[in-house]
Amino acid sequence: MLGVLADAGFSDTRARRAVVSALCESRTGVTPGLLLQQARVRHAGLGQVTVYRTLEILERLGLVRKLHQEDGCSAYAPASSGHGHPVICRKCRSTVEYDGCAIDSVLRDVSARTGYRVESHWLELFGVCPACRRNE
Amino acid sequence: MLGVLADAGFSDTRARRAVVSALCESRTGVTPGLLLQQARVRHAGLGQVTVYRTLEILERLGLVRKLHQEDGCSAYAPASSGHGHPVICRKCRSTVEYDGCAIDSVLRDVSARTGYRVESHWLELFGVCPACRRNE
DNA sequence: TTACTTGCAAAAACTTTGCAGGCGC
DNA sequence: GCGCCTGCAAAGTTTTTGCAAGTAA
Repeated sequence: MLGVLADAGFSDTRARRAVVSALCESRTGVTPGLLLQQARVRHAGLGQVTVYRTLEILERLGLVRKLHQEDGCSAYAPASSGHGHPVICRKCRSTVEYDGCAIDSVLRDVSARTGYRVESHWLELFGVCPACRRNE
Repeated sequence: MLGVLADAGFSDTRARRAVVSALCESRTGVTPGLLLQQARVRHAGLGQVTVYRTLEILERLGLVRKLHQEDGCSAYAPASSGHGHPVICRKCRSTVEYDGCAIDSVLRDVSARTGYRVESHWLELFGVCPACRRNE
């Protein structure tokens, strides 16, 4: 992810490395506040503002995606590919991406029923991850 | 919508009528701030806090749904039925609901590929409404 | 060196809470 | 009349902005 940043013309700084590492190590979505805490383990002097600014860059480059959850819409998770949808465990919050978007038939149905020409969509899935299922 | 409020044990007050009317008349999603402006046409003394509190009730009763858009996640739109998905015009912002959720096959695919047991989902669609298509 | 980055502090925006008075029933 | 409801004011939270100092290239 740092490589992509460099390719896009952004400097390789200690602050950004700390944010990116913390983000990638987290198996769940992280809010800017939590990300600050976790990234400070690597770079004690890190400021909240830099976290916001780094997230903004990463989002613009498509490297992270915002998660929208019951308790807020400010969490971010790494985005594996151009088009994907987060699948979130409601027990442990672990988050993975679903890429094989087999949703075309749904889009056609929406178009047919509403008259809207559908150009994009946003899908998020909630459930229970394999590990949590084993502990049920 | 006011009837449902009464049935659920809430008083029929002037403030709530103003909020509900303004919400129903709007063909797009409305934020709490905008809703205050529009509802004050009917009830000049209305306060922002009451708008928040009314929206909270309506959401709990399933009468309104939150919209998540590029520019924020605090807009609300009337919810037609138990399970539906908003379809939003990116030009005029007009918003309708798509109810015929033909998405089961997608959910099965997600389950198969990620191992997560999918229990619920959240889908939002963006495109161009019939009226805006005619003006293109 | 030069331009991009950073972190602090302050401001702004948004949402929630406490409370005395008002209103529906 | 009782208890729910309201609006103001204040507090809390989150995010953005301005700016001087620091750092990558």
